[in-house]
Amino acid sequence: MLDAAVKVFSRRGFHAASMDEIAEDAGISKPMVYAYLGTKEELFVACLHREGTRMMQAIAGAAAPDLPADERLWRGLRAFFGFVGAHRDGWAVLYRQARGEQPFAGELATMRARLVEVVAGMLDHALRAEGREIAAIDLEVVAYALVGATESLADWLADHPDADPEKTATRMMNVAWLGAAQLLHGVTWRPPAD
Amino acid sequence: MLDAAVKVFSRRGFHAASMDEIAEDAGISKPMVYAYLGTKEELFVACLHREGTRMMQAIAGAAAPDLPADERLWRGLRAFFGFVGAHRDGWAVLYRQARGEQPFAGELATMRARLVEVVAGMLDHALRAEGREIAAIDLEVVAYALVGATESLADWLADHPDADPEKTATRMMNVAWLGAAQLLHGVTWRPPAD
Amino acid sequence: MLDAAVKVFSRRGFHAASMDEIAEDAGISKPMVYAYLGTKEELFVACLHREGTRMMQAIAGAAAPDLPADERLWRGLRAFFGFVGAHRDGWAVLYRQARGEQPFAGELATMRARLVEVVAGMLDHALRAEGREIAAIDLEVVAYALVGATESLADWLADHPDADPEKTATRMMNVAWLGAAQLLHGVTWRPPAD
Amino acid sequence: MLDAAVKVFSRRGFHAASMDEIAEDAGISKPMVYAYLGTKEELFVACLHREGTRMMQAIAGAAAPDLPADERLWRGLRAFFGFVGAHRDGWAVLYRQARGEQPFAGELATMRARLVEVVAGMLDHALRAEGREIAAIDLEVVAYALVGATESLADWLADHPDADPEKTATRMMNVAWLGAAQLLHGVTWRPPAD
DNA sequence: TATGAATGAGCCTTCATTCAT
DNA sequence: GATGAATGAAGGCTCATTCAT
Repeated sequence: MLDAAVKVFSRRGFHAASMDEIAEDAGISKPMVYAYLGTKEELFVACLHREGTRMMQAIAGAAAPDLPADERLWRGLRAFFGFVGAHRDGWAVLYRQARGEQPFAGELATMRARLVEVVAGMLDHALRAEGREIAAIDLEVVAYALVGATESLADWLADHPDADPEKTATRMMNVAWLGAAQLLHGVTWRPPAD
Repeated sequence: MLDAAVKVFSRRGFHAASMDEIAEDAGISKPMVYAYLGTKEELFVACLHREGTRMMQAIAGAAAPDLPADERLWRGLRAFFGFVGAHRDGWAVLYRQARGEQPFAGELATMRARLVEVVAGMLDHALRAEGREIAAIDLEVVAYALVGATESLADWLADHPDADPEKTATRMMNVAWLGAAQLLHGVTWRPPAD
Repeated sequence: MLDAAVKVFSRRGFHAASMDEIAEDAGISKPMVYAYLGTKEELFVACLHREGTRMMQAIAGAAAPDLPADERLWRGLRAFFGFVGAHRDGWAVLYRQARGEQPFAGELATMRARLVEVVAGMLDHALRAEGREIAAIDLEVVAYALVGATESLADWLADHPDADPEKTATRMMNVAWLGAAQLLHGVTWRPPAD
Repeated sequence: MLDAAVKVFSRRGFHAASMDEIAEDAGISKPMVYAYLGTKEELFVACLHREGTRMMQAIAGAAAPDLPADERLWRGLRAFFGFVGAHRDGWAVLYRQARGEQPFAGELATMRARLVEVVAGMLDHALRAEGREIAAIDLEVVAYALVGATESLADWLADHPDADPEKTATRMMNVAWLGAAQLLHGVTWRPPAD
């Protein structure tokens, strides 16, 4: 039943989507939508939740925690872009909506935070394996940047129906891993003395 | 006068913002808003345009084309995060809005395309200086990822009022440049044979 | 439910009538008006249509085609003025509105054209019975004039609540039939040689 | 200066005409329009007044009171249709507007009443010359019908840019005079006994 | 005097949301 | 339990009308 909601939200955007259309598309009457899923906002959150959970599961299922870091990252990225590629007009557009509407900023921030945490955890794990360590905040920000870059490529993928998810994952891996690998080996960049 | 519009659009989002509130916030009456800036959509586009132009100028003014690539990138990033830091609830949120609302996707895509082009140009320039070359589409995607990571950190900066723009720029530079530098020297990552 | 709309349109005129007033007058809420009858323009057209149809039916029902021409004309006129007398603030004022507002000129022209056609047909029929014939355009214009005179008396009737519809019909018959009868017998008027 | 107002009212209709457009078309600023001619309604009345007066003068100038009745009627009609033909989009449309908008019904009724009075006077004069007489109210209604027929043909003329005013006047004269002449000679029509 | 600039008021229209059946 | 019917509330936009210059 959420399927109808996801479809309509994707096609129209949050505000332009009307409860009428969602109900009709779901084949039930509007009061039922309210009875089962509450307010329009709650409905959207529910959609977001389900899609987010599915995505996280896809990633988690692919990137087993006992693999080496680069392998985990690669599998995770591949799963992620695969998921987005398969739900182009589903998740990606829904996600884009959520970024803009304040009521959902929190929900989205939570989802992203989970991703960031995972990525940061990977980096941290790899660092410690090399006997190195960097400040938690730096770790978080770098992870945040990587997640941001990934989302950005997901947008790009959603906008290019003919693009290949796997190849996109490879490109992202190039950007992410080469930089991360440097960081892992202690190479850092410092601002010039001005 | 656009200031009021930017403020309200930032606080409420495009749809939730009412022309009434914008007018009141600007200290003028609604018909004046229409007289000066036209439709709500046109008003939003005007905001987007002004903020975008200002940002591009800030970046272009800082990153002179005759500097070495890393220097340009660093200065550009510093200017960018400085700008976002100074217009937290202005630009960043405006930008977030524009990503979500279909009517403005085009306007925004144009702005981002300019940024991507600049970054891609920088990378290409540096590559050629090393006698190397990569496919245009790869260049574009990598640039796209870097821009995405940067936007993502900008979001993070906008959400953390106490964070330091310059430090954020440094972090971004670490991620971007270390990875880019590797690419520039011919190091690439390849997916395992599965 | 159209009744309320007809009443308000009559009292205020098309533009001055507000959907609020129509809804209140109908004892329902505004969204219902939109749900049932659509746009203000569509609502007006619906009023026009219903009143027009009723009137045409009243006339057609009274003036059977197999009667002699003068009998048909008389019965038609009597039915017409009877109808207008019974719907004074309904049809007559509605009709006056429609004449003025461009969007409805077409709708009205169609109705009037049907009337003109009927009248012209009657005249033509009577002429042929006398073995005579006149140019189609002359027939049309004469019919047009008769219809105009009739509408004009309808206005007069609508403005004089105490006047008797039947008597008004008799007067119109005097003007119309005496002139028409002359024409039917070949008497025509020619402009002086100047 | 009224010219601009007449032009705009004709082209757009009363409500659709904006004071802005009128002012601009007149080449002066809006406050001047208000200073010279007051409210939009007053302005429209002024237009109506001027056009009406001009028309009455055209008719009065042509139909000298000392002519025989048929001659007067003919000349009056010719002058009238000539005037309408020369001011097609001016007077006719203005007139049509006035019929629909209640605030002007009074003004228009006055103008029409003057015409009716003139026509009724002519008929009465001719009747008395024949030593006959009919009730004032009957006279008025017949005159009203003739005026109505005439207005109706004026509308027709305004809608047919290629039609010839003089010919239209002749047609009207046929309808009006043949019927009127009968009345003048005591021929009347009576409703059948049912 | 003439005007640019400003506004109060209101209208059409649309939805998210809920009773009464 | 399910729905058709109904609505409160609000929003974008326009325009006749008037100050302050």
